[in-house]
Order: sequence, then C-alpha cells, then structure tokens
Amino acid sequence: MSDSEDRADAMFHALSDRTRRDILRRVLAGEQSISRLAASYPMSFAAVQKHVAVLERAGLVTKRRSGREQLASGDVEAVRSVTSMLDELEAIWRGRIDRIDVLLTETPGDPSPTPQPQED
Amino acid sequence: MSDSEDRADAMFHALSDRTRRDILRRVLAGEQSISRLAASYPMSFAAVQKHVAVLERAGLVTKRRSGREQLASGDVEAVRSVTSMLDELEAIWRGRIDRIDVLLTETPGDPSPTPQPQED
DNA sequence: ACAACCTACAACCATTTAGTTGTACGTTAG
DNA sequence: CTAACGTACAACTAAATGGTTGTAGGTTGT
Repeated sequence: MSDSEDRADAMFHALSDRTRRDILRRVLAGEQSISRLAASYPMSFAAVQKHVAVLERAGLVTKRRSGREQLASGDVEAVRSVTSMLDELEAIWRGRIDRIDVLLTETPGDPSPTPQPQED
Repeated sequence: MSDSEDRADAMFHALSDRTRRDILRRVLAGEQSISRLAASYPMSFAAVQKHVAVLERAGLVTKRRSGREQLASGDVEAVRSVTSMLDELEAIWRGRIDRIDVLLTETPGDPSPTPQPQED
C-alpha cells in the first residue's frame, strides 16, 4: 500500500545513526568486507553486522560474497532517491507543487476521504 | 564534540517517521496550529504534539505563539542542510573529496588515532 | 464569570533498537 | 586434517520510541 513511504522510513532510519552513516561513507568510497568495517568501530562484530543489515534493508548498501568474505558497497542511486525526497519538500516550500494534495496525505487512517479544501 | 553528528542524528531520525514527514510538508506549505495539524491524523493530540516536538528539536520546524495557539512552520534551510549531507555522500562516491579522512571518522571510540593508509 | 478551546506535561504501556555474548558453519592456509 | 578466519544467527538486556490517558494552566468569546 504505502510502499514508497515504507522505503522512506527505512532509508531515513538507516541514516539516523552516525555509525551507519560512517559505514555508508566507507562503502561508497569502495567495497569493504564486514570484518574490515567491524575493525573500525569500538563495538562487536555482530553489532556492525546488524548496522550493515539495516543499511542493506534500506537499499543503501548491497552485499556480494567473495569466498569467505562478504563485501559491502554503497548504492549511490539510493542516496540520490533520498535527496529527491528532500528536493520535493523544498519544492513544497516554494509553493511550486502542482497537485499538493497528492503529497499531503491524510496518512494512516485517513479521516478525510473526501479531499476537503480545508480553508479557514 | 560531535555536534554536527548529533544534529544529523536528530534530523534523520525526525524524518524517519511518515507522520512527521507529512507534518513537515504541511508546515512547509504554510504555518499551522498544532490542533489544526492534530485534526489531520488518526491519533491523539498529545501524539501529534510529540511529533512536532521531535521536528522542532531537530531544527526542522519552529514554533511561534499567537494567543492561545501555537503556530508551527517548516525551516527550509534545515531541509537544505540535510540535502547537503547527502550531496557529500554522493561526492564521496564520485571520489571527489579532497580530504576523505576528515569525513571517514573513526567515530565513537576511535581505535586508529594514527590515520593509516589502510590499503590491501 | 464561565465554558470551550489550545496547549503542556507527566505517567504509563508495548514495541523496537542497539548493543552484548555464545554457538554454529563454510572457507582458507599450513 | 586442523586451526584460524569470516560470517550468520539466536537469545538476552537496557534504553529509546510511539502511542495512550489524565491533569492542569493560559486564552477567547459570550
């Protein structure tokens, strides 16, 4: 149903942790094994593994197996899709949105099925 | 210490909830009272109040009192600052960062104070 | 004055999150 | 073969999150 909103939730959530942002920077700069990444942070291997999993679920990172290693790399297209969500917010501010009602969802539960103009 | 990282944490976290993103869209389109906002969502007034507070702490929204109403409006500059964080990630991917070691923080705990080249 | 309205905030609850440790399993090097 | 390495995953804990209800205080209109 709200598929793109689910994706947005996952992406922003993935980016809301500094360790994950740091991991993303590294794997955007170049493929890195999980253990290589884990060595960079003052936490357990499993913790870093989980962070990578969060990034992967959000689509910001992809994994590729090479022998016994798992190589992670960042997906710049996913980063761009987040940027465009923010650009959309900026466009709303500019008032340059054609059909603003499409973006201003009455969201979960939708108490106003009929799109009332909602003026004062 | 990691002041800008704290801010980034707060901003991305604020954006990671669809209700908050929707609220942000509305207040970017124009000032809205909290109760007006609350009427739009299938949750209690207090819940919406908390969401606005999260957005406010992140600096994405500012509040102004007008009589008995509290008017919230979106700060587009804050949105732009998030965009530039993402642009920075994209720049890393392009490999066009001058001093990448500044961005690739050894983060919390910093186990490698001496910036080793870290080649294979 | 008084009722209705808007807001603030505390207390509580269920779920998720970020971290830990421990175990298990495939892979690589001697 | 065996030891060391890289990973996966389950189970657990503490803290944060998103929601609720209830109470209280300032503002507005009649």
